[in-house]
Amino acid sequence: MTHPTAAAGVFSFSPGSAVASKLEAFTKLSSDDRAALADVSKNYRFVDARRDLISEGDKPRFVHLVLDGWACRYKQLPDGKRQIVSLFVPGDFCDLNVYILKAMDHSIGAITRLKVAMITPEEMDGLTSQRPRITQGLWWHELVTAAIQREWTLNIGQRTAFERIAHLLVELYLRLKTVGRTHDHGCDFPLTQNDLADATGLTAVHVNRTLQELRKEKLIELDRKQLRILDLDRLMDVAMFNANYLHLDHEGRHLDANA
Amino acid sequence: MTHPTAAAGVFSFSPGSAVASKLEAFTKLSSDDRAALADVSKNYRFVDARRDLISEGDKPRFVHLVLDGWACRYKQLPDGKRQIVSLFVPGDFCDLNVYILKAMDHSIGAITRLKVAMITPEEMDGLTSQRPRITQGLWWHELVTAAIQREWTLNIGQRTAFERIAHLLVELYLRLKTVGRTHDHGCDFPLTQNDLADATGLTAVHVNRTLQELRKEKLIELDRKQLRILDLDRLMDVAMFNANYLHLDHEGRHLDANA
DNA sequence: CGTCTGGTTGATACGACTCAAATTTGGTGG
DNA sequence: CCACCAAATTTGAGTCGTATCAACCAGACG
Repeated sequence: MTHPTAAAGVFSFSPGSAVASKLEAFTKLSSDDRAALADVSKNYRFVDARRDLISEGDKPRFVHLVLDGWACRYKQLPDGKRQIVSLFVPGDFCDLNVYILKAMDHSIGAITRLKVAMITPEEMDGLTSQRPRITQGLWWHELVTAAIQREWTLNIGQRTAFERIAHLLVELYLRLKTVGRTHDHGCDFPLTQNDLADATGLTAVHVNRTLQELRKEKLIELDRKQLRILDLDRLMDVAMFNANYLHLDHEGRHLDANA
Repeated sequence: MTHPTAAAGVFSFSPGSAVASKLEAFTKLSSDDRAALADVSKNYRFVDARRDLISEGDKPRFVHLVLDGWACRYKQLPDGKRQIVSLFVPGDFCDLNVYILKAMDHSIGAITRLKVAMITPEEMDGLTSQRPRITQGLWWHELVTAAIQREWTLNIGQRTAFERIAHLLVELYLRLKTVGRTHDHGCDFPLTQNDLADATGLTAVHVNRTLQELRKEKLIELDRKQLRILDLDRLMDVAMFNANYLHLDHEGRHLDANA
């Protein structure tokens, strides 16, 4: 069994490896597939931390693919309240097909300095018309993205602050793991407590206290933007975390990469 | 008009009209397009109120299209808490392309008696390969569905109980309006206060009191499953409702239906 | 060094929850 | 058509989780 992708333990990542790793959680890719993904990632730009990649009201023109760094989708209310509705980590596409809409109904902001590919509709068409496995992979990506959004609705609607934050930490840890962005039991975690508050529907003060509880329970360490999961099983347990919504079980592995 | 005993089972609309109305909020359809939608709706079944259409863990085999009645997507937590993560009204597709996944990560339940089309992957392929305008429309549907899910995240995360319920009522009223399911300023509203609670992340008791406030404010009437919006402008205002996320502004109307 | 952002702490307030019971509604069968 | 039962709505009283407000502190940085 050969594993041609950059794997855990490798320190440097070639551009595009995150997407490929991610899609390979669902389906096998051929080297041509991977080359096509790399090709489409060639046109990228950097966005400074805390700047918008695209803002509510803008006309969407590209599909964005996060190559490195973290970003978030957020919506703002007239009374000033802000909700982070999703988070993007390397390998995540922002909005397949958005460019058919007239205007963005939300903004996408960089959490860290961001390296992001700008893919034109034409490039996307090329990808989907010539690479069926990638097309399937993109559909899977869409479905998982939707499932994550639903899980967030559940998270905010039904879980306590403690469970909620625990759940978010597990989700992000697992997502980063599938793109090879974890080391040992830890990962970068660039969200401020304020971001965490906006993502979970809590206040920063309460997030602070809840994180202290998580630390006191010896479930996590979180310091200087570094997260370490001390007891994943127990953390998943208290979060009532059920990984089925991430659909990481290689649904499409029966597809032959060389067909 | 039809008499008020509009009990479950009285369907006064021809099959397929809801979807067509809905997609035409985005793009013009030709009569062939409409015929194709009607064709694909021919294979339907009924589901009793309060029964699952499909349950978490099931292998998805069809795309479901709601022809009449209301349904909901919900997720349940091990501790018994339930979150309704989305609602389906006539004209809504449940899950384009789900069948590429191994197992459902949530359940879909009927709120009322439901008339629902079961569309096979092959039929979907036929639709998308031969009817580009429908394909575009389905993409738009996907994007709007995702936008609604994000708005729910915002709703539950940041709005007060009063704003939250007001927002949900406006959303449903507008969605029903685009498929011709409103009359005057009212519509069927089959959700119980318990459903409303599960959809908004509140308790039934609190929903009850909040509805009373909305009534006292002369914003709505809600009785015997009939909703009447007394002052839509003010209701949208208190809900901080911004309709942009529904993308009802005919983005694709430039597409010629007879091209 | 001062400034700034992010994190921490304490005191207090309130929105929403809980529990429990009463009431109304809707459906069903005698 | 009424009697009955279950489901849904309503009410009241008490509690709790999370918000709010206001300092204060630590590290990063120019």
